[in-house]
Amino acid sequence: MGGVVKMSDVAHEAGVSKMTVSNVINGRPGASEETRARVLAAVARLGYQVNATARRLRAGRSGAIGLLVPHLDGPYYAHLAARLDTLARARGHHVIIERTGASRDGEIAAISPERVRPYDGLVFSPVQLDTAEVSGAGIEVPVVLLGERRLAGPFDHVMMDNIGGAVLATTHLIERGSRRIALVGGRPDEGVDSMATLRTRGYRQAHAAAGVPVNERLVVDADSFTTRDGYEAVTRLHQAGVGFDGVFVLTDAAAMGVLRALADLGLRVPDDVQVVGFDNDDEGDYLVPRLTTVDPDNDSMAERIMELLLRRVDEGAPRVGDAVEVVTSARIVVRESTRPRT
Amino acid sequence: MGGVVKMSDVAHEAGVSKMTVSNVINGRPGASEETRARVLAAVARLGYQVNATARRLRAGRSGAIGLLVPHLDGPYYAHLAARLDTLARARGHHVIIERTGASRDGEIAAISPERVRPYDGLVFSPVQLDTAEVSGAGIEVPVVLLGERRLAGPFDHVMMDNIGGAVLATTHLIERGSRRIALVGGRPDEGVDSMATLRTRGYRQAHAAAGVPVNERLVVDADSFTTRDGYEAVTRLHQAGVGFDGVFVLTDAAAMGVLRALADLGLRVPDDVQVVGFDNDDEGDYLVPRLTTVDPDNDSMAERIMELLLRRVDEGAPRVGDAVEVVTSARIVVRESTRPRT
DNA sequence: GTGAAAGCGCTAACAA
DNA sequence: TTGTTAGCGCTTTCAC
Repeated sequence: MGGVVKMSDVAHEAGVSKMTVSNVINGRPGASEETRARVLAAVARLGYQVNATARRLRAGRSGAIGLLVPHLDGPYYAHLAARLDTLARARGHHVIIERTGASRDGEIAAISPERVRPYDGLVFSPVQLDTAEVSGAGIEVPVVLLGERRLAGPFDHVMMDNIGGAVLATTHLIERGSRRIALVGGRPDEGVDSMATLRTRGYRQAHAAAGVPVNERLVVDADSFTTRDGYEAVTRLHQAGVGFDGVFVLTDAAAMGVLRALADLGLRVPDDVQVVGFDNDDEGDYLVPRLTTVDPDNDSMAERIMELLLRRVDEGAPRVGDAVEVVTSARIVVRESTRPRT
Repeated sequence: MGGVVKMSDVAHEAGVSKMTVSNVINGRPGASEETRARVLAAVARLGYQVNATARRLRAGRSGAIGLLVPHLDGPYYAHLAARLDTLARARGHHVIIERTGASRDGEIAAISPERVRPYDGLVFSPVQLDTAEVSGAGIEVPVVLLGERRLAGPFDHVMMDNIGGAVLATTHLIERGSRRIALVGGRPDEGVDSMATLRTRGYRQAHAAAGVPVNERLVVDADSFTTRDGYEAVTRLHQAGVGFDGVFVLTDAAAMGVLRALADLGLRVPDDVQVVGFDNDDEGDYLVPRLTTVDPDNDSMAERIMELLLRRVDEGAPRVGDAVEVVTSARIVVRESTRPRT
């Protein structure tokens, strides 16, 4: 094994120049069918593989796509990351995951020029920053923003239908008989769109459409939407003596905590309280009871994201005023945590 | 923004040569305190950052560590990946995740020379291949094998205490009164050590030590230890009319399915059946009931893995006959799926 | 203590 | 259709 095979070895073996080998390997035109065959044969015989690092140095690109997510604990982002990486690899790139910790400082640091420089492109799922702040960061690579509807900006934007999904969930609860529906993870609408404020808006829209009033005491925050946060939110609500007969939880992870809290409080699901989550994590189908939830169709989101991003990366990223907004559509998955239609 | 700042720009700004800049930046000796300060000032002023790709080309290394895992669906490997990546970055590398799909072919493909070549080192969690097969693959980079005890081989090996953990779990069930303990995910011991056969061995050892006979009909396979597999295994056991008053499930993911199946069958946990899992996934603390499980101490495993691997990578990987074996120790986390001590 | 030369493996641009 | 030259940004070697 006398060292790694390089392009010049192949060139020598095939009796041509490096350049011709390069052309053949990259499928560029301008090589006779016969030369082409000789080169390919030499490549096979020697087991040659291009040195990606050298190619990158030459191209001035790193081949890395940065994925900036709040965390990786739950299945949501882990699954997204796996999916995006598969798609990226199919096109010669790879995904590097960066965790922002869901904090403002973490996000600001993650999009700083030093941190971003190594990447050819960025997929960013902001939870604290808005579009204006992101565009003010001076990012010089193509960016696809993820997961929320914000004011139009210079970035491509792929989002799930947060409002529509929340309307679906809330309407479902109302139709199945709930009238005092707690919103775990709800946020006041301060003009800034976020996952939480959008889903909160859907919750309100559904109430309005059904003519059911919203009791503001039922709208409770859940910090970072972890299982623990869900658990604590419901426990607090109960301790405060606020009665409810339904819960719309902003994420499935938090819904798992809600279910657990309800069990601890001796409340039966769905008999006493109906519960609907959001995300359609695989786990939901194995909870006791199985969780009714909103499926935001993450797989097609991942495809749209990579498609948009790599298009700009491959085209040398002329960031012009043609930012695209894509909204994927949500549907409800009905399981055991809500009652049969009455 | 006239292009990216490079080392020669810094050299020019500081009035020295590229070489001196390189030396200062890499903390190499042989630069006067004054020159050093001038260079650092220029670096700061210009916001210079080394071009990792060029450095890698020069060094003949990619900076990438391959992490070969069966899948990323559950929290186990996702968490491990996040942890390993954090540790790798702290030392100038990064982790690329490759999924083998837990199949023989998937693993063989993942360790083929073409696939491995881009990596400076490999962390491999094999589920089908044994050490002999891995060493026969002709891998030319340092490798740390993960998670199972196999015959001694040329690779560093970090493993959790599968047997000890299984003994802990099974003994716990016996002590709390179970006598017919189903083993979900159990595998016959065919001489090849794997996560499943080792934990199965611990299950048998604990029975022997307590003088409780094992009923072979209670040892059932669970395919790939997913939630679904756990669900189906228990359902099959029940349909076959095999009675049991305890279940040791080989993974928490599968245990979640077991709990769900038990609920569907009308069996109460822990009153009718006690359940113990393995892995200590975060989810376990929110299931209904909360899952008693074995904690294999994954965080210290991750640290040992990266430490061993990067030591060899940094030293130019002279694969000599000094392979290290590290076993981390397990402990049991007692929650609600088992009864209080009688 | 500092710098000039050479080259890592690849490909754009230009010649032949 | 094929080859030559030059250079991506960095660091090893060796000379000063």
